[in-house]
Amino acid sequence: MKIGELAKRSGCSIQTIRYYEREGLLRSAERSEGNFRVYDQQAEDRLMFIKRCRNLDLSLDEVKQLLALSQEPEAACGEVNQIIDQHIHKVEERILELQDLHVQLMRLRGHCSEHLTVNQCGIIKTLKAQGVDD
Amino acid sequence: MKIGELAKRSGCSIQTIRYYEREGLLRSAERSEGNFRVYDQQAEDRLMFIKRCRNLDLSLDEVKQLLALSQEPEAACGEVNQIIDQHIHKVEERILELQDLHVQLMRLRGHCSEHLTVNQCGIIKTLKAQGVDD
DNA sequence: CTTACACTCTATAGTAACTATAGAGTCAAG
DNA sequence: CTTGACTCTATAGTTACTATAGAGTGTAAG
Repeated sequence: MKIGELAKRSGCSIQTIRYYEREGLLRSAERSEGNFRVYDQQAEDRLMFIKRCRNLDLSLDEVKQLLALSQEPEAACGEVNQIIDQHIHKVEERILELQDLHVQLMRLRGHCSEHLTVNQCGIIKTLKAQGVDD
Repeated sequence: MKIGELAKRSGCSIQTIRYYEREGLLRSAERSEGNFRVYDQQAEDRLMFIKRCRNLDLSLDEVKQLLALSQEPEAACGEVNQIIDQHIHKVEERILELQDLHVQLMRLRGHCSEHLTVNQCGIIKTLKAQGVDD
């Protein structure tokens, strides 16, 4: 199949597929006589692997590592677990950060009762000065 | 004061300050005879305003809007509220996304009991194929 | 005076993971 | 033989910085 069909089947854009090739996540595709990329089932599988990883918010670098590991069937899978564990940790930390941020934003939001002028707005006041915090 | 001192006082890097100037968030600073940027208290205040906004994860574009609004003391502050509300909404959505992601990652993690080969690893298996999900 | 050193300047490139565009070539159908 | 859909490469843009090179400024000590 050509790149357009692969794009449709995978849900990745054509540019993304070419980008993955440039970045070494996908192997350089075979070319047709007219220099079009030609893909087989294996290529589609590999792309879907990448896509599932991306849906989990793994970085392309992490995906690259997972792809490399998946090519070594007899290796221990401790590294795989490590990558996932680290990623889980990052996600957890980000959630905590955002929850903290949310508290701050809600407090800030509470400083303005709306329908005021900018001059009176508690939000602007708070952003303008430290110590006018509550 | 010169840019180095402003950087220290504000906790922003020198490059970041120059970047904010280029992007129009800070006004073009006065220059000394030797062409060094010279800052006053007002500039520091404005930079701190930006910094507080960035700590709340507001985008530079949103910060720009807030700065513009803060220059119009008599305007209604509805727009200010709107910017904050939208931002709160984005944060809430992102938290939900990440929580969902976390569930998925924990489920994925549960597929491998560690100390296996890559070949047997439930994580790799799951990433390789749809429908081997639970 | 000069030399060392800390500081500043501009311009440019790099980061992550794409997305978008221009300009050219390929291919099948009418 | 031309139209239209598809593909190609190369390049620039996105966000909010960070890092670098190469040059100039300012000051203090020798």
